[in-house]
Amino acid sequence: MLEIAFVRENIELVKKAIKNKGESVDITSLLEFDTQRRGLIQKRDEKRRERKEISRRIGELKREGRNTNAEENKAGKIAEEIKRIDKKLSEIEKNLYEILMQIPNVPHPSVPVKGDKIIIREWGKKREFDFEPLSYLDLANAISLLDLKRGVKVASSSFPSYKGDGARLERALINFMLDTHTSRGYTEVFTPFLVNRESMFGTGQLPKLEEDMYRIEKDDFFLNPTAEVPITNLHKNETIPGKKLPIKYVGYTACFRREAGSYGRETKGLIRVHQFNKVELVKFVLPDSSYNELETLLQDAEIILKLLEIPYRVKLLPVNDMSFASAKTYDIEVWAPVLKRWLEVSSISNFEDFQARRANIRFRDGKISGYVHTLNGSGLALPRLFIALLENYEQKDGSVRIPDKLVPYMGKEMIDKR
RNA sequence: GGAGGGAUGGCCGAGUGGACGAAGGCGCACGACUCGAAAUCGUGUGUCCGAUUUAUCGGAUCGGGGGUUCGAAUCCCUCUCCCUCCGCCA
Repeated sequence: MLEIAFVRENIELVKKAIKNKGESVDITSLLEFDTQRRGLIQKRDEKRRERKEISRRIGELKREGRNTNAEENKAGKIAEEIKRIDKKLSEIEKNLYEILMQIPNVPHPSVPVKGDKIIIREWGKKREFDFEPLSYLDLANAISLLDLKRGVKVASSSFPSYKGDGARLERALINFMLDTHTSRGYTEVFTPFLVNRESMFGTGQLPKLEEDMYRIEKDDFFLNPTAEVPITNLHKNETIPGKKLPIKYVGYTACFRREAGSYGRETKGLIRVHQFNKVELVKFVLPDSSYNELETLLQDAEIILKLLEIPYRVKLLPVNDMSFASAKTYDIEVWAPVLKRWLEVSSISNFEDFQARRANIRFRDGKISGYVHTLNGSGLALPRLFIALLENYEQKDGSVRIPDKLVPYMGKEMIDKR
């Protein structure tokens, strides 16, 4: 959420952000409501002041045992007027906030408006095969790492089920990533998989993306779509002492997405699924430092791929590809050499104070106070990492070599052909 | 699931219709004292909204929302959360 005063004072900037992010918001009405609101507040506060004064006098007179009918009459009329203004005001405010909520975050000046994504860097060497390689899916089927058909029986399609060394590899990757990040200064958290409406609102998934979320109607809970939601909301409605910042969390969660509107795309295999695992990095930082923290957050996610020796590239997203709440976003994509595709495994964003204002997360640093800046990024999402690992490490004989750094977690150096 | 008790400033805690934005204490900041520190004494100490000549002024704020009243921390309704006991339970 942006501040109404900011919108008022930066109309052109805000309009540009709305347009470039592909949103449509009625700014004219917003500004009209804003003017009306401020006028009504002034009127109401003046009336309240009058009432306060008379009520105080009534108290004094009563203590002296004197009649107060005339004063009570007058105060009653003022009270009625206040009630009338209040009613009008709350209508206006409701309208105003409804529109204000629809305004996306304003991008950082360094972000290009649209066009091709800018490739910041590419790491590692794309693999060339001297044999006929299997795609990750054929390979996983051949050596029974996945049991997608039976997963369908349990839930529905795109709820993958892992098996044997596949299940073990998934678990090994999660533990490897958690350990790597905690050894580099992140505090591990393990949070609920269900989140309430307020939390979804706080990080900006609602109201826009409600259709993409699984919802438990009876209790009005949502299934966690990304650990960004539970982890960021850990500090909802808090004022954090400046000396405790930055706060850096890493957490594993299962993630659930309905992927409404993407039927028929990527329905096979692991590329787009309704349930997946993810290790997430979340930072709460002082406003001054958030763009430096974005760069180090990116590096912290990249380190996983360097350690696993999987080629990847980093892209800066243009405004039209950025999420609603983000001010600047990098994507990390891994190279799947058999599919011959880049697959997104992480999206790393600085939200500045956009989420903090919604979730009411402040800081106080001596005399300076304000909203913290929040950042997050996957570190990393599992399914596509799983794909890239298989394709980058499959052997001619149909076995899969385990990357050196992952061996202690996997407990073996090879997943053998069966 | 049943019964009862709670929620007050950064923290603890008093306050059952008017002089209460809220006693007292702790903490914190500044000052005095001191060679320095501790102790002591003094002063100050939140947040939000609006106006502004940006020094200030007005309003709101006692878990959230609604109501009664000229006037609510205080009375009523409702929701949320916490605690205690009972029941159930991996």
